[in-house]
Amino acid sequence: MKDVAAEAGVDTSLVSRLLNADQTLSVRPETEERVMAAVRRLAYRPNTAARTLKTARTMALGMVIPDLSNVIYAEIARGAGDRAAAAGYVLLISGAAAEVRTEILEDRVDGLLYAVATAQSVPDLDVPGAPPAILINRRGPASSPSVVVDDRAGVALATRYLLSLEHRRIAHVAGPQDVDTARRRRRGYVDAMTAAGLDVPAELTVESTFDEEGGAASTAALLRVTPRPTAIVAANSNAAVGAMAAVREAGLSVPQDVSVVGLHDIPHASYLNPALTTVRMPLAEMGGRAVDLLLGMIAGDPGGAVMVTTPPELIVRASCGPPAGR
Amino acid sequence: MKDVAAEAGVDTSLVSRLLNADQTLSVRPETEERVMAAVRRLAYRPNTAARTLKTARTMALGMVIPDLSNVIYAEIARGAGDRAAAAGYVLLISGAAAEVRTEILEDRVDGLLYAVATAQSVPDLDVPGAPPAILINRRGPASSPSVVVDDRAGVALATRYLLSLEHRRIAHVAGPQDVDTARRRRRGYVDAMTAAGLDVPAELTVESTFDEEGGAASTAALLRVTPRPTAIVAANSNAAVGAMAAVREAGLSVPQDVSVVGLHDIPHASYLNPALTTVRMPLAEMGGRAVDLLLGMIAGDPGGAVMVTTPPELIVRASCGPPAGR
DNA sequence: GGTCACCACTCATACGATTGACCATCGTAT
DNA sequence: ATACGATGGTCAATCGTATGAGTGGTGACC
Repeated sequence: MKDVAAEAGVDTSLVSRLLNADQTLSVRPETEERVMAAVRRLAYRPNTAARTLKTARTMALGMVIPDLSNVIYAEIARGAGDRAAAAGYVLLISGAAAEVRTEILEDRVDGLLYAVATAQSVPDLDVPGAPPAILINRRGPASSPSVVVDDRAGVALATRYLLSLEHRRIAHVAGPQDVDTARRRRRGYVDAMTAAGLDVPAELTVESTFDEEGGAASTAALLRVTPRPTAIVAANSNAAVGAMAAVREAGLSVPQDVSVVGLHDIPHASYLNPALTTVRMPLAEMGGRAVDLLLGMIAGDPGGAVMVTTPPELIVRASCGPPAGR
Repeated sequence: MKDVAAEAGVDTSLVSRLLNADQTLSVRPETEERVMAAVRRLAYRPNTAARTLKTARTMALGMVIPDLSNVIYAEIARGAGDRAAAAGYVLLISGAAAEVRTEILEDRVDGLLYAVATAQSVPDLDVPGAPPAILINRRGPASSPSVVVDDRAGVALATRYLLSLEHRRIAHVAGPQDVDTARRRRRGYVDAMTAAGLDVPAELTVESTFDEEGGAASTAALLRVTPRPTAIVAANSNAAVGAMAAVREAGLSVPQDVSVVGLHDIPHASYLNPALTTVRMPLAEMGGRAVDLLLGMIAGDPGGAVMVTTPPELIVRASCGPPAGR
């Protein structure tokens, strides 16, 4: 900036105010043009570290995604990244959860988004020296700030679809019940079942992890129940993929013997065999809302627990059909 | 730091040297202990921006992944992140390729890793003011620094496997041929075919994109060729997923009518129907080597084109079998 | 003709660390 | 008694930007 100022024959403070569009500044057009010309000629770009040091703001947000191989975070991150960019922030993603790295992230960003779905320990939000942080796709203890989608409605929609196909023995491959997201999904299943006047036998709900392996194992167990369930609503689509594999493994077929529906419309879904019927959740919007909330907190708002209520959407493909007897 | 120094009754410079383990410093054990106690009591953590401003080093590396939903980048990023952490660096991932965001990233990191697989324009490495940058999983023009795996050997391995099953009419769903990675994969296919004494009819190679949709479309075209190919080696596993879908779409089955093998062992592979036979490439190692190369360049090395030659590994599952007539 | 309000800028300090240069004290060898 | 090299620190400048507080000049107004 010193070079630019010298080149334009002005003080650095003028350059600074000009570049930051200081409202209280009045400057002659010709001077402004001279400065801008110097900026261009020298290809000047402000030094982020110096600016951050002075203003105590990094203009960056951090997003912690322990499991980068879970594709739903790609969509959440897309929504978050776009919204952040619109507000003049960069979104920096960290693939690792290790606390040490989070600490290193903390003073490079003005706020943190934790995208942690599994049952790992909830990060400590509201640490004294640390920037504001919120949970995404998950709720924490008490009133810690968070943004989620309406998982309950999503799973209820999936379940109602199976009910509309005249299934009655519908099982649920539930997620880990120490995670609030998984509990809300289970509640959606129970809601839809009881609303249809059915009771919900305990043996038709199995707790599982959120991955293919868990979905497969739980489904294998469910298939040994008699009478056998005719349909399965899985807590997420990875588990649904595992569920379909387990059905085949048992010598049965989807959807003739067992229908399967998954939550989250992953890119692979339509290429599976059979193509997986899913419920699409507003994930990108959740990412965007999370950024909104976080920016608010950076500005001093208290920050609460937000739920994105954009209605889930059923994507009908080939993995569901009427139950065998019909 | 000023507070710590005051608390311990020493100068800030002593605190700084102590925390940075300055070798030229000699200090009384009791003084050191007093300083460290103050550091702990005040929960002091150095200010990254100030340190960066002074030292002109951020101790962070950036990785640009335009397509976060492609799971192979998760493994590459894992390898890169671990290696970076071991060297005391943080790995910051950016999901967007937009040049503007890259520029914003540039002065927050000491070096950049570009993980761009598709045919989009090659980023300008070696920009004057910018930190060193390298391509990952792709080569650029001339001798721009890059790290790749031995794609040629990987596809050759896949092709040889099909040959060993006595396939002769083996088709190749190739990636976009303006991307060097896709060209090297095609060469691996040609290598294996000619080494087996077969010629490589032009109509059995179709150029495609790296995604399911492209794989499906190309495969549909291949299945109309007469005589029909009995096996397909796909340029990557997403395309292979599309290929399997297209085979079913044509009323044929995998592997009875057509065998399919994919490159990269994606997590879903073993849960597909049929489970997809793949070739596992050393992706995490590639990420690690990329960080090594980049750190070298940051230290002043010239940086060349590296190929990770760790042998690819064939993961046999259920998507390949002997050709129909056998 | 003096005061006042702009206008168009400049001055100087601070942000929080790092680091080369310097300094006081002390034991020891000559 | 003096010089000398360690030992155990301190001083002060600097990194690049932001910003509150000036400052000289000009025109308007009474």
